[in-house]
Amino acid sequence: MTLEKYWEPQTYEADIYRRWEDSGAFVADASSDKPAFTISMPPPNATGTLHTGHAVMLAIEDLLIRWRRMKGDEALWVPGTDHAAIATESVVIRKLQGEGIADPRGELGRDELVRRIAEFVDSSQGTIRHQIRAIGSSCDWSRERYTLDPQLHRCVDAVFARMFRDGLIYRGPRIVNWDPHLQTTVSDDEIYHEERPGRFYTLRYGPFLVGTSRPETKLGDTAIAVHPDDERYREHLGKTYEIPWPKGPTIKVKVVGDEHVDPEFGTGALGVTPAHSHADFDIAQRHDLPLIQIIGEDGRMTEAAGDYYAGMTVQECRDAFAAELDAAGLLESVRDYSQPISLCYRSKQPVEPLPKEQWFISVDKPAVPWRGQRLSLKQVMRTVVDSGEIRILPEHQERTYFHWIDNLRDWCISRQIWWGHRIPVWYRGEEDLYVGHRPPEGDGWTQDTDTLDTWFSSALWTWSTLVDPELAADPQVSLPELLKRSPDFQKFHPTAVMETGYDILFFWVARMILMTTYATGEVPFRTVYLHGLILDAHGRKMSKSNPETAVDPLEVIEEHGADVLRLSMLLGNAPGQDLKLTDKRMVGCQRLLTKLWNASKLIDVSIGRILGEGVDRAALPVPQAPEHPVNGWMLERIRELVERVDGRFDAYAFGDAAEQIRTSFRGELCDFYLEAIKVAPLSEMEETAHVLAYAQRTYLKLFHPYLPFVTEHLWGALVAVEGGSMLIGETWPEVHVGHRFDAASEGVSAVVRLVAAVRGIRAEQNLEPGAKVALAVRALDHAEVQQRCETIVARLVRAESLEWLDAALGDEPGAAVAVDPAFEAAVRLGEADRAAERGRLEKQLEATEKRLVGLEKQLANENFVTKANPKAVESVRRNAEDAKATVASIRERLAALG
RNA sequence: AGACCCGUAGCUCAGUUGGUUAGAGCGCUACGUUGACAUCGUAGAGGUCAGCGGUUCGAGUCCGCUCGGGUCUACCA
Repeated sequence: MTLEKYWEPQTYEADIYRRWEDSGAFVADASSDKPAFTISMPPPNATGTLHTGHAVMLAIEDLLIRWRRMKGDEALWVPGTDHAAIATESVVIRKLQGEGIADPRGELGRDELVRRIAEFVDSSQGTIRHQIRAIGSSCDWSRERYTLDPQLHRCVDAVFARMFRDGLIYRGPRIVNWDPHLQTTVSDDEIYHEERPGRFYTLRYGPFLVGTSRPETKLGDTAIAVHPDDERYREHLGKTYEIPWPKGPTIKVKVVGDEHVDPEFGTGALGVTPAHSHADFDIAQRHDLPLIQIIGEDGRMTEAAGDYYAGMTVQECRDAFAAELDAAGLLESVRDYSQPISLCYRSKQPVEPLPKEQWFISVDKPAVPWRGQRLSLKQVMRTVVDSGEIRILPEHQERTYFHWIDNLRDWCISRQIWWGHRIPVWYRGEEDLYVGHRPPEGDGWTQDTDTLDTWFSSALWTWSTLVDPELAADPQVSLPELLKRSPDFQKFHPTAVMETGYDILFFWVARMILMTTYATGEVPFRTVYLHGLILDAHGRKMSKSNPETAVDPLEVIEEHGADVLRLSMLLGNAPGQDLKLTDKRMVGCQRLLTKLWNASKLIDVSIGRILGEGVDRAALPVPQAPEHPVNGWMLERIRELVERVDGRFDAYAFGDAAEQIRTSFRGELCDFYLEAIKVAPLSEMEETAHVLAYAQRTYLKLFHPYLPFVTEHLWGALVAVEGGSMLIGETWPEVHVGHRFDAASEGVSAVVRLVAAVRGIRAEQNLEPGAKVALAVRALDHAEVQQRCETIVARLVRAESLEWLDAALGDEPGAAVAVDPAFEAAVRLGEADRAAERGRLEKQLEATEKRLVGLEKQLANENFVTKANPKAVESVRRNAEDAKATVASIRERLAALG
């Protein structure tokens, strides 16, 4: 196979991917004896398209999987997609509205709407699958899963039922985050906070002054809370007051003492609105206070707020009530205030805390058997990370994780939407309730209308994807039995690494730990690797709202190929480190790829020149004891590189590993070795061909996890021409312990330094670069090696002659000298060169002096000095000084030349 | 309000448990390039490691404070 002049990703990538897939390299074998290495792909939205976040995730996971596969593990990467409940349902509803169905829920009904959404998912799921392939993901498509697959549904219901029986799932009235816009509850993690300009009102509230940013909620107060030790209010504690609000209800409030009240804030007295504040609800629970709902699910005031205010929006009511308080002389003061408000991350609309009957998972109930103890879900989550059973990278995220657990409240899992896993609970009348996977026998049962939070099913992802689909379809098989009899689960769980963005540590990673430890008694994964965000050139998170700097991974693949995209996201990648993805960065990676291409070509030609055409490169032996020191040096460099790369991989330092490979490839292989072998005797030695072939194979393997396509192509074209084996199935380079040639290597390292030193002299002395120099070297150490490299040195420094000296250098006028522990080197400036050098220096002297005169003239101009920007003046002054110094040093050099 | 991260060359970032002269890529300057290079190579300039204080024989690295940038969490009404 001949190699094209350039790598054309568009021509080859799709074909290479197909050959990988056809070869069966992606498919893992559950019956294998090899150690398992599993990654569950965080499932992208089934209806979505690939963005940079996915791209970096796929690049890292594919890197890990390819590396472990080559290392000899039974590597399984399970791909899949997520039904993304709220997102998908709202997309389809908007779409239907665009098609003229004003109220899709009302007009189509539940069954039909769900059918339409499923249809939409079916039709768009292919897009993301195709895009996952385009980036080169070597995942096991035979095991692809979807969060609504029947066997996953089975697992969801089974876990729900068991948690219900264990009392970990309960139904009850709680303050939920209600999104009046989407008409559903959202979890604590689906809201974000924003500071918005608001007002802080201080009200006359019976005998108290009470501060609030939401006066309208005071219509539903049932208590006043103060700190129990607050002397100012001691006499009121325990008393009940009636407060008649203007044009509103008369409320009864009890004065309670509560530790959570900050006496320093506002007036130290807090009006308690249990129905519309999480904090106040908690206070109400502690003091057994009643609850009055004055804000409805439509975001408007209810009858309980009084006839006058009922029907107003919250904002209208706030203004109206404040006006009435003012008129009644009850408004003590109003000031501007930056108010933190909660917004739904889907709809971007404010959420309203409301009391509602919901399903919850208790995180504090000690009902989970774990390693011989009974722990709460919270405790298990803490224990597994504390004990090191699960390791989080970067490490500092562990602290964030613990902090989150400490503040975790019961998880509201019911959603008032239709797309998703429906709550597996049936009701009959007031009394009867049934929980299970299938509808109960008998008539009159109706199923709960809510669905489960998407994260509930996602939380089971690492193991529900590994249960056997056929077994799961058999209702006689219990969940423990199902796990026990599923070969994939037995072989591949717990998974090795969970790789995802740190932004979903809580949404998802923590919930997987919570659910999986409970349901399977195992941790879901050993290591959590959290990658950073991909930022644009300005350091902003990439999003569709900044299209001018956002990078579309598909466009990059189209233009540069998947390899360049992957490498630019992996070079410099460290756990949790955000990464700026710019064009410059990608151009740099493109160049490295081109270099790899060209070096591979040169290696191939060079082997051919030594051994003749038609030699099987894959069959060439790895040299054990090379005769020439430069060959030994190269083998030792490779040995050290493989060792370093393994170390970096083990530490999840992928960016660092790439840097090591790149530096060695360019600096050691390309810039020195490939130049050195152009001259005899190296260029004619058979062992050189063997070293070249070994280097070729090794660098291609090392680069493979980063640049899978181009390395696979080069492998097929240049290495495995005969056998046809693919690089993806090759074994990872070994550290050849025998490749230590200390004396030879140190000698060659001295030669490398010698070359650099002489080049330095040439540059320093401003020698005519085309000119050949006369070089004299006295070797102080490794003399034999240095002398054997004579032709290489001569070529690399452009020496016309190289004289080896035995004694110290004489006092040679006009010679420039470099000193090193291993050598002394002198560049003799021949008579002709000295003349040319003098002419050149005189020319330079003239130009510099002319420039200096101009600068000094400018500085002598008083107008310039006093009126111009001081920075400009300073810069001219500095330039003048520089020029003066340059003139002086040129004169010195001319004197030295004699 | 709390927590966490970051501050190192013009730009993007490395810098492993404290240890000689703080590195890379890009950019810049100069020069070269007939025998792999839509180029590539060689050399060079450029840093008070944000600031202050402390621990130490020794601090970019450990500790404290300050300043600046960012992120997350939160029940300050």
